[in-house]
Amino acid sequence: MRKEIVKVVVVDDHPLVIEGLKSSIGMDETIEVTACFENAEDLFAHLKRKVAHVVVLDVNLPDINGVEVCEKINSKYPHVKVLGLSTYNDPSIIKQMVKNGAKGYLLKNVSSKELGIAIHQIHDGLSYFSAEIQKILADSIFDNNRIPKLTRREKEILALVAEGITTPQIAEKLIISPLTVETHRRNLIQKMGVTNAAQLVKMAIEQKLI
Amino acid sequence: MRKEIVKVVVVDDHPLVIEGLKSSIGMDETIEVTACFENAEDLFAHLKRKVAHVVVLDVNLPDINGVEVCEKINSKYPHVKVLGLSTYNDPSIIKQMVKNGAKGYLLKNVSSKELGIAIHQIHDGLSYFSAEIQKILADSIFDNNRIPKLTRREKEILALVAEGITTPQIAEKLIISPLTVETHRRNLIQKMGVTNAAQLVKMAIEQKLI
DNA sequence: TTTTTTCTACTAGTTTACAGGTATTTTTTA
DNA sequence: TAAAAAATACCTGTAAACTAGTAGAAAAAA
Repeated sequence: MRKEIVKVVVVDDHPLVIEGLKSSIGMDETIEVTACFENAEDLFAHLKRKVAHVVVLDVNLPDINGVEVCEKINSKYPHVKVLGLSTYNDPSIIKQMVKNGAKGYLLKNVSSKELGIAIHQIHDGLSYFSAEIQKILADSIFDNNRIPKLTRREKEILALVAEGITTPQIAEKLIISPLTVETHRRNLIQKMGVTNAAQLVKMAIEQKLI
Repeated sequence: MRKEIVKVVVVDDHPLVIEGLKSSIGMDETIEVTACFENAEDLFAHLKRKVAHVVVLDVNLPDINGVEVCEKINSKYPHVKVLGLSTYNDPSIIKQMVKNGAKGYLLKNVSSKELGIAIHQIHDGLSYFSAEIQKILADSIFDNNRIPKLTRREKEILALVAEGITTPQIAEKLIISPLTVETHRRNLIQKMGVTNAAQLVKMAIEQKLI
């Protein structure tokens, strides 16, 4: 007995990539692209009315965060599997996607063949992560332990430090004592494992904290 | 009389995008995708032997800088027009591409229709920049005047400052007087129009100086 | 070859940052 | 509600950063 045809919905803001996905997936006769959308709103309107097995979801949508879309699909339509797709290999986003119910993840440099395999696999209830993604996730385990959790206030101060505002000025702005600002500053430097404000700002930008 | 068929070569490291381009361009019967490559090397091997009118070039290639590829195409094969393509709208890269002979530039969220228009237009010896790109270039004119020119030494010191290295340490490293480092530091802060090292680092990263 | 820029170095003074503590109050979470 | 985490604040001292000048030597450009 032949497998049922897998109904795939594609969400990507790049028409070129949609075309590419349609063309690539179209090679496999057991997969059918039933709809394509350039934004999340249209996707949900579609899911309300039509059956879909797999959503191929670009994480970098312009209007809404891909992770949120993923979470919403997962809570509202738990039977619909999400296959994440993005250009860049940002470990934190990949991890967030997985946390929010993505069953698989690929980079856009994926081949047609691997794409087909991934779709079938997650449709079968398994998960699929390309070799690259697996490596990224594995590597990030080590770094992850070092990713410091900053408090709200610390993030606030960090942003102001990056603006080049001095401790007395920050204190004035937040209506707290300069001594308090210094304490936050010190904690930030310690948490981030750096030695001064310059490096702190660099790290913060690298970690996308500001 | 009908126009000749435009021979297009596509260079992109994402098979998905290549598929998308082939599929999109394929809709227009007056354009033919004669070859696709995932790296620059294969492209030049092809250009040596075959005729091509337009190269659709992804700027973010993994092996080599897109700007360099553009420059090389332009100097070796001046009759071949380059149409730049990228996901993100980085003004400096777009400008560099134009400087190095790109006849047009599009973002990857381009529609099939616009893509066709762009290819025909640059094949006819005109240039083509999507509305988005034009806006980006226009906006960057103002900023451009403010981009300070740093000397070699200043850039060197800037990088070290961003590493969190202190003035005395930098002096030791470069075997110059700490007073000299201080002077460079001062000039950097003045040139960049900032008030301290933290802001300097932030600006430097934003301006992609480090 | 002159001119300009860049790199170098100095003096002197003020401000800010950073390190190492401690400790109270408030808010969150278990 | 009790315990933990976060935000607040203070003290002391040193090191570094920033401000504001000046200026000679070397390298690059006109």
